[in-house]
Amino acid sequence: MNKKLIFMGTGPFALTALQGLWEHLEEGDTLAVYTKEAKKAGRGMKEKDGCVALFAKEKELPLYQPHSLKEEEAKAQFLALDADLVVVASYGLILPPYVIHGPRFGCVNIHASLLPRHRGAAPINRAILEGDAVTGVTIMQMDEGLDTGDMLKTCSTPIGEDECVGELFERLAEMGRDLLLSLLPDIWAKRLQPIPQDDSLSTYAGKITREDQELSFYKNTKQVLATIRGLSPIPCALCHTADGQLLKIFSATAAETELEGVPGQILAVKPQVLVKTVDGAVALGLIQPEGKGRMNALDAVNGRKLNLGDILQ
RNA sequence: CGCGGGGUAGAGCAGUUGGUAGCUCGUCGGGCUCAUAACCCGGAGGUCGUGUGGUUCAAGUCCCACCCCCGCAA
Repeated sequence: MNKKLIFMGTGPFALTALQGLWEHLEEGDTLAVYTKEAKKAGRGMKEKDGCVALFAKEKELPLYQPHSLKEEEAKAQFLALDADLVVVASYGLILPPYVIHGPRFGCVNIHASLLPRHRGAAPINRAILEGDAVTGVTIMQMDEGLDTGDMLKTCSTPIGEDECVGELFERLAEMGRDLLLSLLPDIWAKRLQPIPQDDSLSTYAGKITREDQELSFYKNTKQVLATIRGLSPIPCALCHTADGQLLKIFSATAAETELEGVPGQILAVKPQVLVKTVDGAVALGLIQPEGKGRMNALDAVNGRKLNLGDILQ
């Protein structure tokens, strides 16, 4: 039986899954791709294709980028594809009922958390930000709610002590891809036992806001480090130097010190740049002053971007 | 034509009203020290993003064009 697949996704997490799907496409199967429309972005505000769109174009897959799936035109287009299964991975658009219930095998979603924990847009960041020891990916049969569908299978992984979201993101993307591919035969055979989510245990992992990015040193070392790791390298933790310049912080480690100061104060610059927290200090690793490239904290000191005694906030 | 910062020794920066380049760190050599990531002395290392461009007696420093990097905002 030839199958008609549709993939819906946007961004690197989705791309990993799409690549896997494409590579394992069986003879005769078709694969169409939906991704968010190219939007004006970046310096100069030029329209730029996302990585999923680029991949689809490169492989000459049918590509659809509706502004919204709720429009009649998008609906007609979708129905005309007569899909057997829709695979969704961080698409970014709400799926109307006709999409969810239209395909013969419905829509399955790859979600980067162990549902029902961290439903929503930023599950990977939130898992680290909240100090979770374990996270994972879930393949679920979508329903009309936000990440509330029945789970088909999960796969978990421990979060490393020093792991930042960049590393975890990549790992989960691969796990999600592999889990989906391994499940595909069972999905076609309808052999899977859907497991309802326990709504009472659900948490919501909302999109990372600017406020989430603001780093406060009026927290303990563990929380400060979790914030930095949970946001690095994208979108990254932010604070401000003594002269009000934006300072991005990509990495830091816990440090022991006897020096005293107010939270955020630079206690030492040699051999490490130590910043006071509520219960200790952190040694800054890779940072980036406004308008500059990424550099080691010590380089920033040499270039006088940071000075002993300055207070970061 | 969204707003803005920047491209100067291996790294991070300074260079005022134009007169062929300095600082911190690193690096190499030497010294001090029980010792050192500390201190002292000395050295190497730069066609100042590109244009065999313009202005000038003279440009890193002014003008023009182009390339590249980055912050904001979306």
